[in-house]
Amino acid sequence: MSDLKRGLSEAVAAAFAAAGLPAELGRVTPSDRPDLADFQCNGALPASKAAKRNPREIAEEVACHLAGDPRLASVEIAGPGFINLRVSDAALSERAGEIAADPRLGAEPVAEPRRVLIDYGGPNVAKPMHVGHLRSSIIGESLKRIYRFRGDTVVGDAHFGDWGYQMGLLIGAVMDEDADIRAMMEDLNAKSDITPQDEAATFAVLDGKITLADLDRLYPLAAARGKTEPDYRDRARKLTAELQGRKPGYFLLWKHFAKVTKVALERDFHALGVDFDLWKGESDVDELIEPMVADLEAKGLLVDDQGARIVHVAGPNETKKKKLPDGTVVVVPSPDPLLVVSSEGSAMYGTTDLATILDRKNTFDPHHVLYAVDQRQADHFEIVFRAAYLAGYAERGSLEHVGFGTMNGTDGKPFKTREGGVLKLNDMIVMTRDKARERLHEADLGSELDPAAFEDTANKVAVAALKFADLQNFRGTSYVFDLDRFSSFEGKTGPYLLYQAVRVKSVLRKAAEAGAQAGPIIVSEPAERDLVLLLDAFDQALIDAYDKKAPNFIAEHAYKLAQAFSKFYAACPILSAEPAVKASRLTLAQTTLRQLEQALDLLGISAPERM
RNA sequence: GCGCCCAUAGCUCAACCGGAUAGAGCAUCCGCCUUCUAAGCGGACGGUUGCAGGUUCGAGUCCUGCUGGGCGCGCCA
Repeated sequence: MSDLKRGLSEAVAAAFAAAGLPAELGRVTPSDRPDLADFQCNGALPASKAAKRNPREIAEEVACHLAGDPRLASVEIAGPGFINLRVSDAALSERAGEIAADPRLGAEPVAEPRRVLIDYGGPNVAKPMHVGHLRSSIIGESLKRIYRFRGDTVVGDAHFGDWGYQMGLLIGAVMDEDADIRAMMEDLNAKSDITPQDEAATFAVLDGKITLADLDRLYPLAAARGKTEPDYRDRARKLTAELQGRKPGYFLLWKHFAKVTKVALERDFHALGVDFDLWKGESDVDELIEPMVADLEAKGLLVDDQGARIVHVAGPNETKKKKLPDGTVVVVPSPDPLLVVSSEGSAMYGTTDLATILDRKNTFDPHHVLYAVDQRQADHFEIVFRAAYLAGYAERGSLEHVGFGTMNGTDGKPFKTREGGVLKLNDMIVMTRDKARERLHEADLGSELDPAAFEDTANKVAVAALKFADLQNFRGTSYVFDLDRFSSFEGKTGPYLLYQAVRVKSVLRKAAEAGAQAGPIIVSEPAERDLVLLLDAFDQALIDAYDKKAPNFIAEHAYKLAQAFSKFYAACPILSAEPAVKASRLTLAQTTLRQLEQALDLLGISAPERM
């Protein structure tokens, strides 16, 4: 079973071949001119160049070979040599029936399923998630669902940033602020063995003293001091190295940081309908780092440089000019080398990333790893990937950075609240939910629902608004985050999609109450034709989204499908139609709903029963 | 200084190996609820695709240069 586009491509390819021309010219696409055709093939234009013949003449010849195809209502040549195809109502009816009977709603699985790992590029421990984290969560989640739906085995890993310099900064800041904790740390660090009782006692104290709000308050101050005060920075680096060396007190303090952070993260992710298969972090590969460094050394990749140890990843002819602080310009390798061990002996961001690649090879052994991380880290990933390939930790080309743009405010600059701070993700979710309730009341929707169901609907509307606003944009470009616009709920929005889904559900409920039976789909009206053509286009949207790692193709399809349904809904009465037509339209409505909900699910959005 | 990305309607965004008349939503204006949920549907208005060249039968799409904007450039992650 294949979609109309693919089926027709095969027929047109055969027609090109029959005319003595390359079969690959027979590629059929949806028509740019719906007034003239359903599908088109432009192959005669490039063919004319190679064959040195008039393109219209070629198109005519190809059209002759297509003449007997029962699926085609018409084949016409237009313009310089476009082959315009119109599909017969019978063929559309048949295809609609196939989709209706298909649990996968007309979407083909991949030929060879792969093991794919999606790295969400980690929120950092000790920092609450802010709007900037929205994108990696929802893009990563959507990609995971898209890949899974096409048949791959997919694992999503949160990959927390929990093992670097920021932990050293925080340990120092907390001890500076609280002398009791400092004393406790010194006491614990002096011990050679930590008992479970020590651990429990330590956590009992820390639980009452250090909250996420404290960490959130201390971290920016510490980070700022680290930038301007070399002594402060050096101490933080030393503390980082000591933490990584498992100094007992610091290690327990770090565990506490991780714990309070995770509670908040789980709440935020849960509210967004995002879940991870693995809650791993940088710290999980800590014990792999030492043997990995030894391995890199044994492979001759590791070299000393200014007290640090690095891996050169640039090829022999890859250089760039670089201006030194003193103004002289030198030629250096490009990309920059990977810094593996700092002069303090600490593992760096790239070190843990590299070790994580090795860890995944040893455990999940993925064919493909996608990093759903901000575009700004493109250079970093290029360096890490090259190092991984050089060291043999991953198959060349198997690692891919799926970068996305930043989320800006209406002023075009990175998003900030009115007070100039970062908007916490949780606050944003709460705001959007409030807005959803307000809008539901305004439109007098959901008034018959009980409070719990109403709350559930408001939450679904809020999540749909946020996610669709993000996912309708191509991930690579930055976009403007405008809460007022997103929560207006009109036009091309998540709530519009939910509204259409709910309308279908309502009709189907009424049909069931009246005992109406669904039956074979018989396409005749223009609105029915358009709806079936869209149902048929699902597979291509899925392929585009999969190949380009771009959920916006699914978002676009879902929107067009909802729109086509809304037109069908306005033009073609269902319940009042005569029995055969009613049966057909019920199946069509049912199938549309199923595909729409499937597409929404791939975006991480779910529709309520009523609103 | 070097490198990467971006520039499309008043605003926010699309556009399938280069193809016909560059599409949506918002905003503005007009029309449609005694019929299945009007958060809807129909229509109008809105464009020299940043600028200048080039390749091509054909360029928003490819190449070169320029202008404007964003981001990155080993001991943060």
